[in-house]
Amino acid sequence: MFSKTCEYAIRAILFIAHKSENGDKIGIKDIAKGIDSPEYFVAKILQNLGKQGLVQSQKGPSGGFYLDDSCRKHSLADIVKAVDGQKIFSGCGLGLKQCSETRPCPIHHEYKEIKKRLIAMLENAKVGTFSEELEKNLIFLKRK
Amino acid sequence: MFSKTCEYAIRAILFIAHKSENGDKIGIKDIAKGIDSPEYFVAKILQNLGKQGLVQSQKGPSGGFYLDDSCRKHSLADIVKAVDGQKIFSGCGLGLKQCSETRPCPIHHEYKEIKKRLIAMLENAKVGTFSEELEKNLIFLKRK
DNA sequence: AAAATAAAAGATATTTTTGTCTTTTATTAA
DNA sequence: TTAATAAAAGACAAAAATATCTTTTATTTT
Ligand code: FES
Ligand code: FES
Repeated sequence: MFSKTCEYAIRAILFIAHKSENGDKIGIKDIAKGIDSPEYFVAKILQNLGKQGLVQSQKGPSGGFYLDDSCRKHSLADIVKAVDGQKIFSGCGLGLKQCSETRPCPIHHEYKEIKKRLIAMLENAKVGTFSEELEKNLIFLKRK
Repeated sequence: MFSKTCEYAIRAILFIAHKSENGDKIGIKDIAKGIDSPEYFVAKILQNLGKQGLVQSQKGPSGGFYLDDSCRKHSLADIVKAVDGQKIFSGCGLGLKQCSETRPCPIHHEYKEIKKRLIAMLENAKVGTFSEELEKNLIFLKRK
């Protein structure tokens, strides 16, 4: 559904949101370990998300990544759009050049409803709202 | 959602289902044109689907691709599984190594429901049931 | 001010996906 | 039975996604 890049992006942001809740900054190595992902690769991803204002960072000793309050209000949809673009929001499920109500593909009508739910889920899920569940180990960002 | 390969596969099969309803066989060039896809690439895809018994073909003059009755009963889910594997059926939406009810990722519970609907859609959609709508131009397999 | 730290930036490498071309094999029609 | 046809098979190419490494810049601590 999402690109690998996007999966890492979401998991990294949620990890940072959790770990930086108290004001701490969190380094790239910890992030990579915390979400079981290739360090240099998520570094690139976060660098890009930083430019788009979806994550904060600071260089130098005691530096690292963190989220300010406005970032915590962003939704997963914002991250997905920033990384994977509009495709899953407005694209055709069978890959036609555009999704169209008047010239629908065979799965259009059903897919439209599914897409609607998916989008609703992504827009309702705010980055800042997962910390408590992460803390209590009710949800997880990696397997091992 | 699906790989490009899978999108072409579904569109090609539905095109063949439609065009071969009357017993005709349909050549790869017509298929490629009919679904606006790269000819050699769909040829490879169909070759693979043929090995898996999801499409019939015949070599030589007046040969081409077609579907027998049992193939028309296959669902889109069968095609997706044959091409993209189990990932969208049982994988984790955030890319964790396995989806797990007891160690869920942050989107697990909502995603589970969405996935359920998606799977239901793919399993209910039988290859043979789209011909009439295609014939009447109520649904489409390409844009231009 | 100097040394240490950590992200940013940029270059490079690998793998996977997507796409193309050529040769071979099977089949049919003339 | 020969020539033409069309898919199968295999080799090759290009592009995109994923991953890694090195150098630079900013910042902090000593
Ligand atoms: S036209 Fe394919 S999903 Fe709308
Ligand atoms: S654990 Fe991620 S979708 Fe189930």
